[in-house]
Amino acid sequence: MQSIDGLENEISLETAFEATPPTPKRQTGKKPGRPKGKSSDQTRERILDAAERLFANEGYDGATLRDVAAAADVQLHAVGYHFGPKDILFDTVISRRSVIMTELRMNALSAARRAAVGGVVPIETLVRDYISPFVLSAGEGDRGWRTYAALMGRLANSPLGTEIIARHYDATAREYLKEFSRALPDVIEADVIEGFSAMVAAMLGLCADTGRPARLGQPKIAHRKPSDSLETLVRFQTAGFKSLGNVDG
Amino acid sequence: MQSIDGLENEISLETAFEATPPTPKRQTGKKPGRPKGKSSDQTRERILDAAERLFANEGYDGATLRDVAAAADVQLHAVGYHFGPKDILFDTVISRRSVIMTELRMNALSAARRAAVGGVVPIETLVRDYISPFVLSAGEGDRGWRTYAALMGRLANSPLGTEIIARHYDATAREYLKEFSRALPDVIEADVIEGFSAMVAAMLGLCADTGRPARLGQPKIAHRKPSDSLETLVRFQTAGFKSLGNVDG
DNA sequence: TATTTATTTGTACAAATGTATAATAAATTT
DNA sequence: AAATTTATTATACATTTGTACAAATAAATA
Repeated sequence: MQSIDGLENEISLETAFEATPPTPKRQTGKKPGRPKGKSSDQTRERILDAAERLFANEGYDGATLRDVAAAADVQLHAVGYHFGPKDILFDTVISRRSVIMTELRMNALSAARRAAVGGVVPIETLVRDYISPFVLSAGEGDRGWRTYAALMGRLANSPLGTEIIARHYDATAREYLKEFSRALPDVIEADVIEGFSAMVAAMLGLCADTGRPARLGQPKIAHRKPSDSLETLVRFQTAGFKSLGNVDG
Repeated sequence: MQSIDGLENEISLETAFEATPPTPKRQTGKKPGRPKGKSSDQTRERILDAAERLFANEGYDGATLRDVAAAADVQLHAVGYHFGPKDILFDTVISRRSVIMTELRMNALSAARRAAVGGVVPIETLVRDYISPFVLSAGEGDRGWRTYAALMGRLANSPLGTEIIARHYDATAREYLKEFSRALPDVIEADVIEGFSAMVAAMLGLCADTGRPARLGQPKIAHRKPSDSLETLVRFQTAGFKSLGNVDG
């Protein structure tokens, strides 16, 4: 099997095939194989955190799996191993927090419905219950929620984002829309939906925290407390909804 | 990428192995060199139109220069020849229409200032003058304006978009903000800016035309006339601004 | 204890991508 | 008329990128 043709050994197929094995560069600190103590859940969370941040900052195409792996301090293949293709990773990033957000909103809506007098939930309550879980999570929650809010804002008007949002958030939106229509019986559905869309857009724009408001204002403006922004937003959007009723507003 | 002539296209082993240098495949229909009649302005516009559409649909990183070239029916290098690197092409796409939008808005503001009684422009006028050029261009203009609106909506909450918007739209925004503050003297600047941001976000969300409103409503909902959407938006945002004044709204 | 599974490191690769170079020919200028 | 500029076709290339494969080893299971 082994031919003895001295010189050609340098570039023979044989060397080409077995050159890699002899390099035992295993002395690079970390060793392969299953690590000793930690469970893989921690690795998964680290990858999701890194992906969330990179997708928010660079976009779906701008964030590479290598960036994600490096930011999570794992090898490239760990990403694919845990989450499969890139689009699945992306969807996992979204759904990790969308389930929490959906539960908060639906719980608030259930409570509001129980407390409603005459079967009608006040508009301000609807606005607040939909907006505040997101705004407060983005404003006072941990850094992960802030990043998630930026990512959702970024997704808002893109085709990919529209598809993802539909899958994760449309069901809740429809429940709230039912109540809005009940509270605004003389407003056509198209207007209610347009108001709801305006509210969501403003909410996302606020939480995306792009820095534009600070840039448009006087330099001395300090960073606002999230609760102040929330109250302003609630008042603004509530008044907007109410104005849809009377034609001679 | 593939030439549309027939015969010489088949890849023989010969061509695969050694033929690439000597192949003078200049028989592919179009000939190199400066074309006969048309001016290059038409080519530039075609490239900008294609880039606008692809950036809107795929995003900055998702749209490739090859996609742009193919959509504009030009060779790859024509893109780089006319616009240089990718980021310059992107900025050119934005500025082509931002100068028009800015002029429309500033002209409207000048007229409103001249017509103002007591030096104060009504809030509804400010809202309408800022919003309507964009909404009407996106709704009733040619397809290019619709695409541009989708692109701007997509940019709204991204870091790249924030930088671009700052460069092309912040000056006008500041002029309008001055008037808003004058019309709302008892509202703190941070709230005025938050309201303005909400208005812009709603405007972009409406014009991005993602299809979400249609999906959230009853299937029978027909496509709205842009003028109807505009009136609803103006009323909604105007009421929002006005609500910022009285604390007991 | 032996075998299998889970999770990691390390490497490879084909396709895609931004950019650059060469060649060519019409238009413009000198 | 000659030289230069302009605008195009055609090709090349070094990186980047998503995905896959191979090897290694701790944990789990039989």
